[in-house]
Amino acid sequence: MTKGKMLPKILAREAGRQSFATSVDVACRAGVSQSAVSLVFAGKATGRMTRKTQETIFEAARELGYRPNRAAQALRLGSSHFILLAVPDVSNPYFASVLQGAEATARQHGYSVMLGSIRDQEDWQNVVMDALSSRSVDGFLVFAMSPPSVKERIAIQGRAVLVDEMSEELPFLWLDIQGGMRAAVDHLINLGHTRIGHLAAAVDAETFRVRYRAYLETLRKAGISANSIYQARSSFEVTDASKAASSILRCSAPPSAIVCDSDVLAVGVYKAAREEGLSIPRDLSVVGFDDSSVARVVHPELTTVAIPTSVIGQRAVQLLLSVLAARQVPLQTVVPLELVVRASTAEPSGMGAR
Amino acid sequence: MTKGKMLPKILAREAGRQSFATSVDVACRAGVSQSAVSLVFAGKATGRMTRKTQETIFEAARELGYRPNRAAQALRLGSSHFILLAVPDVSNPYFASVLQGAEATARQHGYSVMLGSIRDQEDWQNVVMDALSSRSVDGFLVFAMSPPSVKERIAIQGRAVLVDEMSEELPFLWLDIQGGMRAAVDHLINLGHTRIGHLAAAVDAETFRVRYRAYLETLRKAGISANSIYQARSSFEVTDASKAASSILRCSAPPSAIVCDSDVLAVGVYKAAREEGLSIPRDLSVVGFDDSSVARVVHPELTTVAIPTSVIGQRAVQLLLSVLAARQVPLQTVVPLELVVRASTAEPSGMGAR
DNA sequence: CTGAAAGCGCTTACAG
DNA sequence: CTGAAAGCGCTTACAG
Repeated sequence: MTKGKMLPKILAREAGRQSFATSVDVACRAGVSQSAVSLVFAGKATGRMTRKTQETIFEAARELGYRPNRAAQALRLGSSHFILLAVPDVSNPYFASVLQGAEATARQHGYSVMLGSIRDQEDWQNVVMDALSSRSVDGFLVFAMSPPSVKERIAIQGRAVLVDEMSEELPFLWLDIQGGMRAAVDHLINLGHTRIGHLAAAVDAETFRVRYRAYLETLRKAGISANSIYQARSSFEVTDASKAASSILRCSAPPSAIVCDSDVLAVGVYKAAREEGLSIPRDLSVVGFDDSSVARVVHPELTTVAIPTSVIGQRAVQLLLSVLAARQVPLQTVVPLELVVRASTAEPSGMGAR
Repeated sequence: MTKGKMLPKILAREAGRQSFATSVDVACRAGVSQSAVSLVFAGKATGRMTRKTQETIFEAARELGYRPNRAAQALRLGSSHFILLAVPDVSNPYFASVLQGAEATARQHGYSVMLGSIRDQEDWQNVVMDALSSRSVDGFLVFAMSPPSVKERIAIQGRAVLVDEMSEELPFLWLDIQGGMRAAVDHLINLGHTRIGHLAAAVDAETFRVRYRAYLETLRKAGISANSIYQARSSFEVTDASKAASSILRCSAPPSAIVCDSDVLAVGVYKAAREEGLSIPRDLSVVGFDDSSVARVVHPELTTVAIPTSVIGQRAVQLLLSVLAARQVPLQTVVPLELVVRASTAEPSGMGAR
């Protein structure tokens, strides 16, 4: 048996669970001290070492597939370069799209993102407070819904940014929900509608309270009195939304238009309209909120207030990184929203609408 | 100025950036050695320390809000208890829902999930290989699309599980796409359809090749000859899908049913049918694939092959944890799919269909 | 311009 | 039953 024949097997065995190169390995190979390797990787070598030495080190590192051990860096520096995205529901397309932008921006800045579902108070403890006290992450991006208590806000102060939720303690990214809803209602008023309904989300969050107030206020400014018969609340379940919409549409002088707190709720209105034999937009105009993927799926395509999700993810991460760098940031940053007019809104039919 | 008046300000200042308790702090407070604290938190204290001592330690830890420093643990143990979910597109509702299940399962087992978008080969290098060599994560869950090259598969061997992608080197979770597509086509055949079209996803991935093959094979087994005029390919853009569907529907003897590779593609068929003046399911039956949120949004509600996304996230994490624990796992694990019959399929109208 | 050394906070084998 | 000590891999102030 020749030596050549043995080789492959031995190699295969050794390849099984290779251990990873450390800065010491790189130093050996490059013929320098371990600290020289660290210095080069920290970008603090210029003016302290020859160009040639630096190149030799990088070359050796490349050959060994070396990258600094993150855990060792984190321990030494007290910073992990991880941020946690706390979201209520990853499977919600709105959040998913925000995550996308956040991940890309974080990566550009050398940060990695961790994901945590926060549904209730217990999750706050198990996910956020735990990550904080175990030093797993440097900072938090909180997409509220089940918002933090004051105690938690104080604990994460200086390490967190809230999205779509107000706070006295923490910087927050505020979506101009009010402006968006105003644009939606004004659009309907300009088309000639006066009987304008509102299908609200049955969720106890500031963002939805703002939508309702903006709806009322815009009507008032136009001299239209709000009618509580035209208002209903629903969960995000389509069947539930459909029932709520039916209750509005069945009244004696039904509205000629309905604004919804979310696109999903608008889907319920579509279903209800079909059951009542109403054609959209001829008999009923509908406006959604979010511009999520469903807006272009329904027929006719939905007029809706667009939330620029990927911009939000990006801006939120930028804000957070500023906060972590202890830079001065404004308490409130506003992201404007825009109405996207599609095929679900039109002038009210006949003068019966007046 | 009294001392009492000064106090609040000083406290406020000190609360600014508190440093965190370490095991030494806990040991001091509990009056034991640092190693005793470690032992208790590692769950290795029973039989080595009195119950009372253990309780004293936990009490002290609770008072100080102590949790072991993750970076220090990771450095010492060589394991971070992080896993990376590599997905092509977080904003795709299918993946978002899988993430949900994966996060929950990982957390139950003491792992946290990191998120990485993998769109191209460069991302493989920057995200996956980087995480590997910097020891950031223990393992990888790869939701393919831009699948790893052989070199990468070997690098992550023993630390990774693939989803919906085959491999010789890595354990993989295989969805019974074939069975799902067969059920879809058989359902149409049983209803009496013989002219059955297929709208394929224009994505070069094994999962879609399998769908196409299963479509052809099921027709063949039923003695129906496939007709290439009834077949088209499209991206996931609705307008694109709609055009592709129109091309099928405009032929001289159009199909009475169309199976789609995804629910989003089915939306395109709905749009095209509407333009051609065809009513679903009277003039045309449509079957989707995924059972994503859109399936219940369109009208009539879509018959579709359901992919149990949260189960997949859960199973994939379980598999990965077994792999990481160096337990024996089967190379292939199959998840069955089920057809969900809703309102978009019916018997073909008249005998013109035969 | 380069190297030796301390120390981040933990786990665990070992000595008492 | 408990404590002192080594060492994981890195960064950085310091000495040469």
